[in-house]
Amino acid sequence: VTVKALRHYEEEGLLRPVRVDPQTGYRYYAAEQLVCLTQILQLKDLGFSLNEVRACLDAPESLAALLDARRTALARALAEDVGRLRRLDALRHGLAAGAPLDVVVRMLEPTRALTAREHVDLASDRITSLFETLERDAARAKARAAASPFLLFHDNCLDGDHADVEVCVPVRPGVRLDGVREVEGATEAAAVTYLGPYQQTPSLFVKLAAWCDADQCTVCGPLRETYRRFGAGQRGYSLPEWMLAGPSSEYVTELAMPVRRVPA
Amino acid sequence: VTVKALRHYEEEGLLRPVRVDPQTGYRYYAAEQLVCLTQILQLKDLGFSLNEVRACLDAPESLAALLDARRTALARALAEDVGRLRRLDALRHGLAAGAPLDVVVRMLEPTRALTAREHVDLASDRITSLFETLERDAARAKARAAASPFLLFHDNCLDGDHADVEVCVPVRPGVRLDGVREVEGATEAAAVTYLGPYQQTPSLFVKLAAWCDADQCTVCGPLRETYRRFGAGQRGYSLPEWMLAGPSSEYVTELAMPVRRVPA
DNA sequence: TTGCTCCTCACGTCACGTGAGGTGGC
DNA sequence: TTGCTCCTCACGTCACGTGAGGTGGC
Repeated sequence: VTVKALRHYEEEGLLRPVRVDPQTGYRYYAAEQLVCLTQILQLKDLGFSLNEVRACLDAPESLAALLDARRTALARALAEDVGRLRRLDALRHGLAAGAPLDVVVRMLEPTRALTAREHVDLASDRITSLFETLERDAARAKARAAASPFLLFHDNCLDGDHADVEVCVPVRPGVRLDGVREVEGATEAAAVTYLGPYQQTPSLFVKLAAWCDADQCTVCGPLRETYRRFGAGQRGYSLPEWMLAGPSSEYVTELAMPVRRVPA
Repeated sequence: VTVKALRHYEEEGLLRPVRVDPQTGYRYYAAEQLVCLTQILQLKDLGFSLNEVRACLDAPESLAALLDARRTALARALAEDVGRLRRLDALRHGLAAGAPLDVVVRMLEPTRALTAREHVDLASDRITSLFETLERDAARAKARAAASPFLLFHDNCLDGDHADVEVCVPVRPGVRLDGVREVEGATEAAAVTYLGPYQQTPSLFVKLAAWCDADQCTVCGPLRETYRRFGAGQRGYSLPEWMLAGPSSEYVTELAMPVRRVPA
């Protein structure tokens, strides 16, 4: 422990010197205080803040509860770090395989959404009209959450002219409405964000698939296409301005593919 | 992302708005900047600081090295957290078993020390004279490190009147000298610090052993008795004042027992 | 007009680290 | 006397959060 740390503990009222020379201001500590100091250092090492350390020492009867709380927090932090490490490895492997930086590994939050699943003709405007309908329904029920709408490709295939898709419009948590479900998230997903019209989706899908291949990843969920900025009819509903784009050259779209690292 | 975060990224030169209205000061961002923002957020989530994020974006060619460095750091942090969690559990179990707070779970650093191992009569002053000899030897070689001397009980038994002990005087790292060795540390050790003469050691040893029993721990190394404040002859050597105590009632001693949690 | 978002300071957070400038004991 | 440790301010760290007080667009 440094002098500065001891001074700090004194300021925080954790460890007062037994004597402070009024002449020189020198702090003197008693041998017994080593016991207290050791406790402070131990609790600090377990991840407690100095305030929490004070709580532990002041109220030993609630120590058990504080330890349990700390344990929970530590376990969660640890789990998050494990996820971080995996995402880092995924990125690193993709990089080694020559993937461009614009493929990003991130988490997908689980989202409550009003959805409609259908086998659609990709050449038609069926998807658009489904979105218009759901937006209107969500607006009527005052359930719309301020998050981007998205599309799930349940067969993870964009080669044909038809696909099994699910149109999703986020709603506020707790909303109960017919057609609302909890769309699963993913701890890791390979993602690309692109600018411009939707024609790029199929080629980017191929790029993502190649990335996963090179990276020893397996796809473990439906491809998710999130519309960050897009064009909307806004008949019977209205969206915040940050979601909207004028010409399709200004659309911003994210393709995300949930993956799992294959254990090597 | 909050506005404040965007402002912060601008100050840090990570993400400049395409246009700032000179009248109102309003910041305007282009749709393409979402790509850059996503990268920033991803790297930040992987644990990079904003400075490191800038380095990653400015010099993509060194990204691989930066990722590797991050991976190493993350893995180490993770391992430390695992240790923390185990120590926390050990403390929690000890507490549930009614152990007093003064039994503390901590790490023992591995230490380079000048040592002498011998089967001694505990009633004699053989241990004291061994310490005097080693202190003198260490001082003569100008090798003494500023750390407390300690004693290892290799048979982990204090019942009899004899014991297999190793007297240890810390030396500076890198010192090569006959009798110097690297004394192993421990990731977890149950420890008590006590005040006063050495007669208390046996009863505290029993207490520690009971603690370990209650806590489903097995002893996995020699008991270590560290002399934090003690009396010394200082003939042929001298010690810093913080190590020294006058009467034996002011001695400060720590007993530490390396333990391993038995997997439940 | 009301409510909302944006703006610019400027200070707070957390556990100390790091000088700046000065002093007492060996 | 030199070198060392202690002292007291006071500011820095890191990534923003949080008001305080004010303004422009709907």
